[in-house]
Amino acid sequence: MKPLSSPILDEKLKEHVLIQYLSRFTTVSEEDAHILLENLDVRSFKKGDILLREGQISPWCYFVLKGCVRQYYLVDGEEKTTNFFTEGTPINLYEGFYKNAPAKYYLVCLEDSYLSVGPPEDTSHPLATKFEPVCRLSSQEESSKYQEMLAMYMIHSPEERYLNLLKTRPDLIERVPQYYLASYLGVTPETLSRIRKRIMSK
Amino acid sequence: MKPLSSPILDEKLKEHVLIQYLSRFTTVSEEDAHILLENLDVRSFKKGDILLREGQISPWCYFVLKGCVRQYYLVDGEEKTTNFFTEGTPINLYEGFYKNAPAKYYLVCLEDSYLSVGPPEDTSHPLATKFEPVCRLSSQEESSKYQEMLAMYMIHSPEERYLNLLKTRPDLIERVPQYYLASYLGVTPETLSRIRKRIMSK
DNA sequence: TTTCTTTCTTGACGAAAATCAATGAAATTG
DNA sequence: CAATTTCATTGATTTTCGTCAAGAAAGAAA
Repeated sequence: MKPLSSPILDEKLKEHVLIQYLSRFTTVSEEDAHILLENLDVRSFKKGDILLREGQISPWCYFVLKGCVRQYYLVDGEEKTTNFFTEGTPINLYEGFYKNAPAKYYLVCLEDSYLSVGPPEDTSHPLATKFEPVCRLSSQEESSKYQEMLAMYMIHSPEERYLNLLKTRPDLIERVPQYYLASYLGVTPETLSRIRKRIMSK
Repeated sequence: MKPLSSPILDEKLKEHVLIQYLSRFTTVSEEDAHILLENLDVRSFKKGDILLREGQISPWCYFVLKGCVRQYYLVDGEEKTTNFFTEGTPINLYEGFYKNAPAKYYLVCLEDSYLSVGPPEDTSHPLATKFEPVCRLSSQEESSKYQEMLAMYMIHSPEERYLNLLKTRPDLIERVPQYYLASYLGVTPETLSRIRKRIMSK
């Protein structure tokens, strides 16, 4: 397991991102928020830090408070980027925690990041029962989101996928190196470069 | 809304599929199973029956007891098949129920099917509280499943995706017309035909 | 700054898939 | 059953993308 850096105590940051996220599924009282933040383990990671390697069985779950985490599979020695987790996104390692199965992919910090780290299910937690439905709602939303992402990927051409990314996640195009985006869109860097050129001249 | 046919009372069928599914997430007592099946609304559908049309706001959730439901998007007048739901699979219409948003896709029965139909969240249900964690676990599994499906789709070529389908869901290749499979794999029917030919001669 | 490395762009060529068109096979219907 | 429709295959051609290779641009480090 990777060494984790020292915990962080920037309450404002946590409040803005995590509490705001939970508020989408329930009403979070001042008091609840306080208890939550007290018990939260927030840690800072450096660009390039590896959260998870292929083959590892990780007991951790993450929530991105700040920064960006890239997911990739290693096939024939080549990195295939499949996801970017940014601010306000949960990273659930279902296989590791529930099925005790080794991960098939890597998780790496693309930027210096603040992540909240913890086991997905802490029944001893003072708010565990209250937040059970919140976890369900969050999971349902995640499930629905990924179903739609899959469908959108299946339906569209690489050029359409790039235009889609421009609309839905314009920040990614700014902060992520283009050859990672290319992989994420399912094309080579050369092709993405040409797609961009094609679009510009319109 | 489509007219639903009359309810079914084949207890054995229900037990085999739904209770078995729930047992993956909790221990279901004889008594629980009985209460569940009593309250279950199972309905029969004919091949071609439409469960959901683009633009509809559906309050229903489904669980496939028997048969197959195809999901597709309509783009430029063309059907793009994005999923096949078969025995033991939940069909959650998150957008419709939680976000009150119109569906972007269609759901059609590919075969005569038995589906359990119901709202996803019936708090008055006698087992609602007990099954809250089950719903969460199920959603988490679904979420993880679709994340992996998306990654696998992104990573592999059409030929690899077909070989993958042969391994993971060989039943689909038997029961689903090839031009639907082609769409699902992201290629034209002609290309799938050639992929199969290529594979045969090895 | 200069150098070195990394990332992006461009061109030439080959491979794979889409498209168009025709034919054959299989299923459905009267 | 034949007639019709639907679906699968095959061939010829075009389009798109991948691969290889060479530079250009942009950052990072000395």
